[in-house]
Amino acid sequence: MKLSSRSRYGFRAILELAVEYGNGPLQIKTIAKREDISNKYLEQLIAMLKASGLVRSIRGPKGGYELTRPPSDVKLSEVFITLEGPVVAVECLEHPEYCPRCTECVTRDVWAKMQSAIMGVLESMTLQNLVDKTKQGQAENYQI
Amino acid sequence: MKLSSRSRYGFRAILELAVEYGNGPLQIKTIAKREDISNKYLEQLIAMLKASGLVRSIRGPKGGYELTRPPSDVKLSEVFITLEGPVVAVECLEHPEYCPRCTECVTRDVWAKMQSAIMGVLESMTLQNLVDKTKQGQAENYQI
DNA sequence: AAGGTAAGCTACCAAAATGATAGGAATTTA
DNA sequence: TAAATTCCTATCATTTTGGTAGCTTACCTT
Repeated sequence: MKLSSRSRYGFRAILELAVEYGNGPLQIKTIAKREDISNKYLEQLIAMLKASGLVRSIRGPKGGYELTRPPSDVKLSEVFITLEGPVVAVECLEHPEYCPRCTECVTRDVWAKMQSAIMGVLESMTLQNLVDKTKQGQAENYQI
Repeated sequence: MKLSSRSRYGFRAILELAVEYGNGPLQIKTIAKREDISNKYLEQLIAMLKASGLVRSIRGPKGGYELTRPPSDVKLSEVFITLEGPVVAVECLEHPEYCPRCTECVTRDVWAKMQSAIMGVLESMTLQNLVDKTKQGQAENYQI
């Protein structure tokens, strides 16, 4: 079970937007350059973030993207689900009618536990937490 | 992030072996029929379990497969990793040298937390736990 | 009004992973 | 020796992933 680069890139991109929140829109090419991601690929990832409403766009010159809500208001679970889809999707978790077998239902409990463990982590953190850590890390670098 | 049918089928298969532990080998076709999985596909999944040492085979007539260790001795994490590969594999978790960017390192913490949350669940349960639940469920059905 | 700048949309594509299917070889029991 | 069973390898269709390309639309500046 590995993380797709969609999530890895997407998280880095939205974190750039979070760090820059309040300073006006950030352009794709800026993010792409900072994070070393293909311009056009990033465009598609950000389109996902926009479609889910996490991000808003401004077209034309001086345009770009910005968060629609303050970073402290965006849980990582929202970002994750936008990019990666439902966490540990097992059909029988949502549609138990697909689960006639007894043994299967036992494994189902395992997947349910896994799911809530993951969601626990992602629900407990916001973009602001990541911004803080980022700035803290940079400050430490200054001291050295 | 969805679970592959490899894991779903594989877990159900090894759980059959766990339930039957001590009663002699169980054949592929038996498991396949019970769990309604393609014979040939299941063969490959069990091959993975065998390759990892969780399961042993007996060839020829009256042959089949059995757990190499008692179910109480098999953590679900072992089964999962065998079938699904390393949990939440992000290269930079094992090889931090791939992680030059500062923002990336912050997201890295998120993946690390996710990983240990998942492992926490899978390390805390054994096949025996699932066997117990299965039998418990069956007993309840008898009462009705 | 015009030109340039950026987002938006859609199609396309290559490579890898997934979920199988198939057939024959090797081994063991009876 | 014959039958049963695992073992091994190849093949294959479909989906996902990761990415490229090109044209369209909106908007700001001059």
